[in-house]
Amino acid sequence: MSVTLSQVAELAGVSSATVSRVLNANYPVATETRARVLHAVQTLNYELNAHARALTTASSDMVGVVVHDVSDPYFSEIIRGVQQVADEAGRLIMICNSLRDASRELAYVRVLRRQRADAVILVGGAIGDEAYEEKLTSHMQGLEASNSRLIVCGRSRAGTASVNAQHAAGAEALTRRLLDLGHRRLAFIAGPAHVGTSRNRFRGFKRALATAGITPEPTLMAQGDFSRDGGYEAARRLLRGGERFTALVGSNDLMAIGAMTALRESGLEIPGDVSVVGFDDIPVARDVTPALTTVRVPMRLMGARAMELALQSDGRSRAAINLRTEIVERESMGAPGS
Amino acid sequence: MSVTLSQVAELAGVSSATVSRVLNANYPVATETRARVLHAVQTLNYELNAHARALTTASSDMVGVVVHDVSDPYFSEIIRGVQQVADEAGRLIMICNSLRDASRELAYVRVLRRQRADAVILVGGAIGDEAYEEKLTSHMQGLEASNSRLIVCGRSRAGTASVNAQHAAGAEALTRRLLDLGHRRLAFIAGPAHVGTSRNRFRGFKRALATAGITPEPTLMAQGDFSRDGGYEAARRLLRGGERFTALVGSNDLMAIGAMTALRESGLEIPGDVSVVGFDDIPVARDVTPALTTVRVPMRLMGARAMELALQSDGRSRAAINLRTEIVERESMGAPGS
DNA sequence: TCACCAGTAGAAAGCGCTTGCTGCTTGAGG
DNA sequence: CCTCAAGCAGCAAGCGCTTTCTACTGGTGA
Repeated sequence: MSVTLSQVAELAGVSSATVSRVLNANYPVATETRARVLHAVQTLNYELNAHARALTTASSDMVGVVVHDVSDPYFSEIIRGVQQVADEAGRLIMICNSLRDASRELAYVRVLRRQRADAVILVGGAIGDEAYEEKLTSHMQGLEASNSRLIVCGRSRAGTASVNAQHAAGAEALTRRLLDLGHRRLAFIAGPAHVGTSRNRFRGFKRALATAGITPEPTLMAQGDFSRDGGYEAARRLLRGGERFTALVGSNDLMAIGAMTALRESGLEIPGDVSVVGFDDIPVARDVTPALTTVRVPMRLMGARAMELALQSDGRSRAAINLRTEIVERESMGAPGS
Repeated sequence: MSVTLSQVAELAGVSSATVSRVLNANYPVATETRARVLHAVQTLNYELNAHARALTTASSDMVGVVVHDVSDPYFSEIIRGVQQVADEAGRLIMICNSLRDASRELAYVRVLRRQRADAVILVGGAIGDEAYEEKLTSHMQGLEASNSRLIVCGRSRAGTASVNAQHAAGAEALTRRLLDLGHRRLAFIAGPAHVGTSRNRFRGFKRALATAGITPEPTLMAQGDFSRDGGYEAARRLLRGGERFTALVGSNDLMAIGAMTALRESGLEIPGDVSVVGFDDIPVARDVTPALTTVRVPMRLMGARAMELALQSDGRSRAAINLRTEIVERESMGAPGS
C-alpha cells in the first residue's frame, strides 16, 4: 500500500541500497545520483518505514513516558522537562496515561517494551502492591536484556534508577511551619491510599504533628483523588463533620485549590479563619486568591533529570537522584485567628 | 540482544509459527503445546517485537496526537478526551508537543508517518503560512496513501476531517454580553499572531465592537503567548499604557488569569473596576477569585470526537464537526463601575 | 602503459515476525 | 480394515529496510 524504498529506487534508476544511503546520508553518493533519488522521493511522496528500519537497526529513538494523568499539572510540568531534554537529544517521547491504575500502567510498559523503546520512564508515585512490583522488576529485567532501561520519576525504587523529590520531608517542614505559627487543629486531605506519593506526604504531616506532641484526629482527615474536585468534596466532608480547624493541608495543590473554593463557599475566610496550604507549586498556585502557600517540587527539573538518566547509554547506572523541595510562602497561610 | 520468537520456539520444542499462534491466539493450538510455549515465554521473559510485527501486518495500533503544549490545560483536556476513546478502542496514543512551532509540528507528523500511525490528529490552531499548509497537504496525501489519515482538532481545514469549536462566534457573543452590560472601553489580550485560533477569537471580538459601532483602540490591545505569564505581562503593559478600560477580554483563560493577578497587584478590583473574561473554561477557571467568566469550549468532547474520526476505517470521510461554545457567567464580570 | 586506489553503486543476507500452504496424526464412519 | 476429515504443527516466503562485501569506473603515479 505504502510507497517503498525499492519503488523509489526503481523510479530513480538506482538500487535500493543507494536510496537508503541518500536518505541516511552516511555513505558517499554522487551529487547527481543523490539529486535523482531525492527527486524520486519527492515525486512519490515517500516516507521511510520506521518499523522496517527499527527491525534492522534494533533501535527506535523513542522513549516511553508513563504518567498518571497528563491533565494534572504536576505531570504535565514533568513532561515538559522530559521533553525538553528529549528534543535536544533528538529523541521522540511517547506519553501514556495510566490514570493511576496499576494494571494499565503495566500494560503500557509492556507495549513500550514491544516497541523497543530506548527507555521507559515511569512517572508518579508507585500504585501497586507486591505483585505489581514483581512484575515491574520482571519488565525492568526484560528492558535491560534488550539494552533498554527503566527509570522511575517521582518515586524511589530499590535497584532502579530514580529521580525523586522529598515528599515526606517537605510535608513535614510545611506542617511544622503551621505549628510554629500557632496552629493546633490541622486538617489533612490525603490523596489516594494506593499511591506512594500520597502516603509519603501524609507520613511527613504526621511526623511533624508527632514531634509537636499532637495526635492526629481521624475526624480531621479526609481523602481525595488528587483532583481539584476531589479536594473540593473532601473539604465539604470535613466541614459537614463539624469539627473546627484553623489550618488545612492538601496533599497536592489541586486538592488544596478545590478545598479553598469549598471553604469560601462556606463563608470562611482564608487565611483569617483557615490557613490553606498545598504541595507541588503548580503554576496556578500563584493565581488563586489568596495565593497558595505550598511546597515547591522542581517538576520540570525532575523530568529533565529523568530523561538524562534515560539517555545514559552506559546503561546500568542505578543513580537515585533526590531533589530538594522548598516552602513557598504566599498569602493563604497565616497565624490562627489573624 | 533481545529474546526472539525462535528462541522461545526452541526452548518449547516447537516451530516459531506455533509460538506466534499461541501469542496471537488466532489459530488452534493444542492445550499441552500452548502450555509449554507459555512456560518458555515466561522463562525467557519474552516480549513480542512490535516492529517486526508491524512490518508483516502493516499496522501499528497507534494514533499520533500532536498538540501545542501538554502543559496547557486546553490541550491536556483535549488529550483526555482523545485517550478515553482510544483506550476503549484498544489503541495507543503517542503525544507530541509542537510548542507552536510549525516546523516542529511538521517534523512530528513526518515521524508519525514513519511509524505508520493508524491516524494523526493535529490539535490546536494552525500555526503556519501557505508553505506550511502545502506541506501538510502533502503529508495528508502520504498518510492516506498508506491507509492512514489526518484529522485536525481545534481548527478547520479545507478537505480535511476536522473537529472544531466556534471560536469567533464565542468571542463575539461574550464581547456582546460585555457591551450589553454597558462596557465601552474594552481591552483585549490577543494570543500569538501566527496561531489561527488566536486570530479567530480576535476577529469575533472586533466583530462585536463593530456591530456596536465602536472602533477598537490599538492602545487597548496587547498580545501574549497564551500562557499565564504572557497574560500577566500583557496586562501590565496595558496598565502602564495608562489607558483606562472597564473590561478586559483574554483570548484564553490562562492569560485572563495571569491578567487578573496583574490587575489585582495594581490595586484594581475585579469586577468592580475591571471585568475580566477569558476563553476555554479550563478547570481552574472556577477556582480563581472571583471565578472567571468565560466561553466554554467542550474540550474533552472535541478530543473524543477527533479520535472517533481517526478510528473510522471507512477512511475518506471529510466530516467537519463544529461544536457549540457557551458563555459561562461567573463573578469576574459585572456592569462597569458596579 | 600498467597497477592501484579513491569513489560509487549493487547484490544479497538478514532483522523478527506472520501466515498460506502442506503434511502428519488420529479417530470415526463405512 | 480402509478412507477421510478434523485437528495441529511446520515450512518457507515474504514485510521494507540496512549494511557488508564485492565490483566497476576512471584517474594517478611509477
